[in-house]
Amino acid sequence: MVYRSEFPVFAVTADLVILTLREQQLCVLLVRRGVEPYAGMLALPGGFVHENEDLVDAAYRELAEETGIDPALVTGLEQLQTYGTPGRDPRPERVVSVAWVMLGANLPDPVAGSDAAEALWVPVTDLCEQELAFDHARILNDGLERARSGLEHSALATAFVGPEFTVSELRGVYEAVWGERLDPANFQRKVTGTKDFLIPVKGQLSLGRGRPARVYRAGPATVLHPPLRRA
Amino acid sequence: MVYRSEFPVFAVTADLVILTLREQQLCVLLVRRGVEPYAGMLALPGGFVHENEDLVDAAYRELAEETGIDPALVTGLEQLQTYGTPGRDPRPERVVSVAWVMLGANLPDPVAGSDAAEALWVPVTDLCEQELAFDHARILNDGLERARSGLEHSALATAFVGPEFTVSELRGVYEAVWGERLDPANFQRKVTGTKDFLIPVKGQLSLGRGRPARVYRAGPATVLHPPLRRA
DNA sequence: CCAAAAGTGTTCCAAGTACACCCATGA
DNA sequence: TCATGGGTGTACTTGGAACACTTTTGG
Repeated sequence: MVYRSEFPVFAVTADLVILTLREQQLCVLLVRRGVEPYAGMLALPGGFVHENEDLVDAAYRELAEETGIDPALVTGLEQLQTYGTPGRDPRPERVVSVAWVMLGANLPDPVAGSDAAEALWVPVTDLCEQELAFDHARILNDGLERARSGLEHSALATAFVGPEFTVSELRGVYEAVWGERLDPANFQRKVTGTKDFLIPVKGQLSLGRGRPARVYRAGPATVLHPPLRRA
Repeated sequence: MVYRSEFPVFAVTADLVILTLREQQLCVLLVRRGVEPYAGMLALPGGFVHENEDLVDAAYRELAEETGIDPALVTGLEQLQTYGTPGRDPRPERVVSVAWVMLGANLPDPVAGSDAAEALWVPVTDLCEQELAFDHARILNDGLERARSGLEHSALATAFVGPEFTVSELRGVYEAVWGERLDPANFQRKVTGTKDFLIPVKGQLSLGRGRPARVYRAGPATVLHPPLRRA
């Protein structure tokens, strides 16, 4: 350890739990590490916070650098937790990681950059714990729980779909994130009855196998009264 | 800035929002700073995390060092948020603070130690924003909101009272933290009806001005089903 | 006796659940 | 026409809010 004055020296990283839906499946954005430690293993995207850079700005920057995803597509990063147990990073430096969570709609395929050999969407159900580098399995779990809870209390789910969507698309989000089936009839009434949650788009209909659905866009509501509940 | 290898250097602190009830009032533990910067101003207790020390351990240590309060009395520290905007600490070093919240019952008067000129309980209603050093007013606000929300969903409130307590003492906790009056009748039914929340203590009664109340101790429940709601 | 706090009963209403049933389209 | 998913109606149940009322103490 090198001391500048009287206090111990730390490195600080921003680590990201970016979630999206791909073919009805909840997926997390991972990178395959191109450098030691844990070279070749999957990890959450992230990296060192720069001098004079705010923590949240570092998160957006790392997202762009490691995965090529435009930060403008993923507004609304939320701080999750900070992980700093000694030894969680095998490097000699003491590393403290500030983790962030985010949900995105129709995010593009990532392209690897900087320290990442590869960047990809991985369905969360396909992940065994030991596949991830560092303590990232734990961070991912915390992020998933935060996302599940966020759907209950806030209008977050609309971030998972496009700008215009049907009620069943929205229900698909809840079912994928919560991992359970919801009653279509009750879900319909619940979301359409919550003030400022959904705004009907004039006259539009969409096509599918059955009766066409109405199309909505997200309303100004941010918190849901009353909350949508999981079982 | 001094670099050890390729990454910027940070100092990491643990800052504490410790809440308790003193004469029906919600109070926060503050210290009067004895050293620059902000010497003479009130601040949340806290200090630098040591080398090879876990973040949570640093929080407990700082509590003991700065206020003389035995960490054994304040189990259950919960991580709040991490604050790291450049310039939030006027010192040349970049300082990132991991904040923690906790509720305690019947905590003793603090005694100042290390960097603190004074340590004291301050009713949160007596605080104007600009009285606190750094961005501690914001951290305190976030901590208060976390505590208020915690009372809704978890059995946290029992941490604010002694090992044995009456239903109206518990109601006093909710009223002080939420800053609103609750219906004694409905509160009674709610808490006594929540499984594993309260355990009656055999035959005991307490004395006051009216009819004596039954005495309970905290049960094993940690989450409340259904939650107790604020207005 | 009266005041005050503890505790119960009861009524009303908001909201979740389950499920029957109708609607509008494609094949 | 039937299958499929969209959407409404409705009956049941759970739990919160309001408040009347009874109980048990101190003064």
